[in-house]
Amino acid sequence: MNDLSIPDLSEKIAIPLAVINSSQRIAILLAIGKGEACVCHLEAALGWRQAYISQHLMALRKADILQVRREGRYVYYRLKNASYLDLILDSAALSGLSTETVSSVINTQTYPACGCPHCVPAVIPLGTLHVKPSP
Amino acid sequence: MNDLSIPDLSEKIAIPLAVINSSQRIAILLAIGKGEACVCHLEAALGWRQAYISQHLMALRKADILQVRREGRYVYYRLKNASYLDLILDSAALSGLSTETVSSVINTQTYPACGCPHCVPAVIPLGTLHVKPSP
DNA sequence: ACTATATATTCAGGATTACGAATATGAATG
DNA sequence: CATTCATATTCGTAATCCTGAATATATAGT
Repeated sequence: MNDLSIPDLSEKIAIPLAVINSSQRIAILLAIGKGEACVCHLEAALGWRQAYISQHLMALRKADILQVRREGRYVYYRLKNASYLDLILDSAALSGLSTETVSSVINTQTYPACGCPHCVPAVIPLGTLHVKPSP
Repeated sequence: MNDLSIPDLSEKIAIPLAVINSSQRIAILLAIGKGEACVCHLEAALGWRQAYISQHLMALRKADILQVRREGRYVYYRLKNASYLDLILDSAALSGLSTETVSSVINTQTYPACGCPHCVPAVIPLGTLHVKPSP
């Protein structure tokens, strides 16, 4: 029985909350959801500059809550622990947002504006089909 | 169906998290727990200066997550919504603390060092009992 | 090797926040 | 009504964080 004082305990408790405490970081975690996302995907989903997103990703990686996987030139991010989404959902509930509203956004899978293999899995450019080229 | 963008949603979600995101505020909420606490109680429980505690209480009140009740010279604080404790427990779990560890601290009720009527409900000073005074 | 694309890093200014010191308010008690 | 005890507020500064600009790295294709 480790008799921690309330302030000591609270300091530990605050760590995960501190990482999440930023609407930008929450947005990134929601956009990643339970799946994977590359940076270009996040650019499309959030409408932010790439460098800006990378900075936040760096913070999340530093806090050890994201897993990174490289595949060719793409880098895919995934939550190490899906419980962070629960934390976010709890907070959403406290600000009066229904779980539905939030999870509908979590489940967004593909973005036409994102060109990564995940979003455009098997696009066959029209030109490569044997169609008569317009003159 | 209000089609909020992820960034817009996230901004709303971040509000409760922002209030909680401070080990000091977490400590105060834990010390209050599901019951009530006066400032002197929090002083005893946390070992901080009174003015410092009051500042944080002000922030929590401003964020509308605390209820205030005056009783004589004492002011008692109570959580408006106990779900904030759930949020804290979730975060505790994410940093590897058992729910038990945390809730054992939440339930702390009285502090000998705190002189408020809640902590020392019915102390009868020895001198007032009709006992022969020592010479 | 050179180029293009995807992602990462560094840095600096501005805004926000934490915390302490000092002080004010407000209720109760003599 | 003056004093005491409980709590609240104001203010200044140091520290932190957000965010943008510029730039670097790393991989793929030519």
